[in-house]
Amino acid sequence: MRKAGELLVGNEIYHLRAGWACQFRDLSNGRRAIVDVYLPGDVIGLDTVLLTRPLKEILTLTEVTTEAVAAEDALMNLMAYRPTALYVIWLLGQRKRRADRFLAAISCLDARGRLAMMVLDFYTRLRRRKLIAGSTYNLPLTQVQIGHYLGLTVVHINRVLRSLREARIVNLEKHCITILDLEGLTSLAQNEGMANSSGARIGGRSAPEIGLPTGKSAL
Amino acid sequence: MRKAGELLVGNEIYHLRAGWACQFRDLSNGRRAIVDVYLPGDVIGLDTVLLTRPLKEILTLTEVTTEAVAAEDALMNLMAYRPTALYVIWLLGQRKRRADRFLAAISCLDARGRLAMMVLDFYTRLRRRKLIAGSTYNLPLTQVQIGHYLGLTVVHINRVLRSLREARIVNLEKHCITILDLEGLTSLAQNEGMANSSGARIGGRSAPEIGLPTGKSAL
DNA sequence: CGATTCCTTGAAGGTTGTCAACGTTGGTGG
DNA sequence: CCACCAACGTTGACAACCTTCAAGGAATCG
Repeated sequence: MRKAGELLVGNEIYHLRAGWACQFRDLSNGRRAIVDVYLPGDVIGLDTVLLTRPLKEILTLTEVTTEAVAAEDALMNLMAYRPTALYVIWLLGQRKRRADRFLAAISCLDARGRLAMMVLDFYTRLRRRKLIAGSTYNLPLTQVQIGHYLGLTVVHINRVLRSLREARIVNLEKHCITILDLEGLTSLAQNEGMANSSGARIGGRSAPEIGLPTGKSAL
Repeated sequence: MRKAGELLVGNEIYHLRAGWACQFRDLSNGRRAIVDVYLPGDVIGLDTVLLTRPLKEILTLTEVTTEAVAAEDALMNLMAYRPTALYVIWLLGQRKRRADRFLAAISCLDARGRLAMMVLDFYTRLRRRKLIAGSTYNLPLTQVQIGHYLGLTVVHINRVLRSLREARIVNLEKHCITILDLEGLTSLAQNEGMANSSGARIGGRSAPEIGLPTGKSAL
């Protein structure tokens, strides 16, 4: 249980039970890039699990409850339970594919497209986990943080948000975002290949044996 | 052994013995993004290893010799040999960290910075594998492909290359690139955290038991 | 040697960044 | 309770960066 705006550190894997967090990288010129946003149910720290370097550069975006899995234990269990190892491999592959998709969007889309992509991505992820029902959800990122995430400045984020509001596509106020025109949003995001993370080859349960998330949580 | 410009397909993991390849994503608006460039010694197809969907969207950039590892076999071996599973997890984590670093650069740097980053990245990777000695290496990407990789247009790539040549920083001609001012290049690339992929927690050999690369190849 | 792809350059315009200023909100302490 | 402060949001003017469009030259391949 951490407050918003805290740094998560430690040599562990975290299962994010509630709240949002993000992973960032700071460049030596002072700029920051948010490279990942973690939603409730996500697993944090997988990509550094085999490094001695402790987890860092993880920032909570809201109040957060995490369940820490000591990396040592996780490793022990990885050694002991093959399905878990496969599950971790699958998760990491999924993470990499998500990163590729995001990079392609950043590379190819203008500001409106990137914003549309982001809004849709959070929307589908939250919906898949049944954390929202309607077309409105809580978006805790500040506009500065959205800028860091999409590689744009606050000022421009603000302008594009206004233009999307005026076009009756999305409306964001008080960290609460409403999708007014899902079709328009989708066409802005050029949203191909969004549904490509399914098709697991390992049949049956993908439930892990260690403290990693269970059931729907890491879909 | 494939020619340049071919698509690699199949349900396998490939070990790239010689030559360059890349992974791309096409958006529905017709734009293409190259999301990864594979150098000799790299492993291709890891992130889709647990999907039924066959490998695709891998393009050879040069003539290439690959050693295919049937994914089924690879999986069998993953089940049997724990160190291999750990090695795959480490590789995937490394891949993800590389992707994050690249994304941060694309998000934060202008055209000169991105180009500098790319040139340096290939340089250090090739050097680490002792595939080059001096400050010159063969860069098989066309300028169009560099544009797809860095999220810029050919025209602009061309102009920035010229400006870097005029500034005596790098020189590219006939797919052969020479670093004239390593220090200047590094400062352009804002190259923090480049050396963060070391520090493996699993001691001893990281050599795999299956057809995956051995020794220095996947450093 | 024709044809295709790649490279190169100019001019013009659009998207995004920078700078600056002000309004709003929420929290903290007098 | 109010005053203050800090962080966040909003807007305008202008400049920089990058794209688009267009065209011609160079390289490469059958």
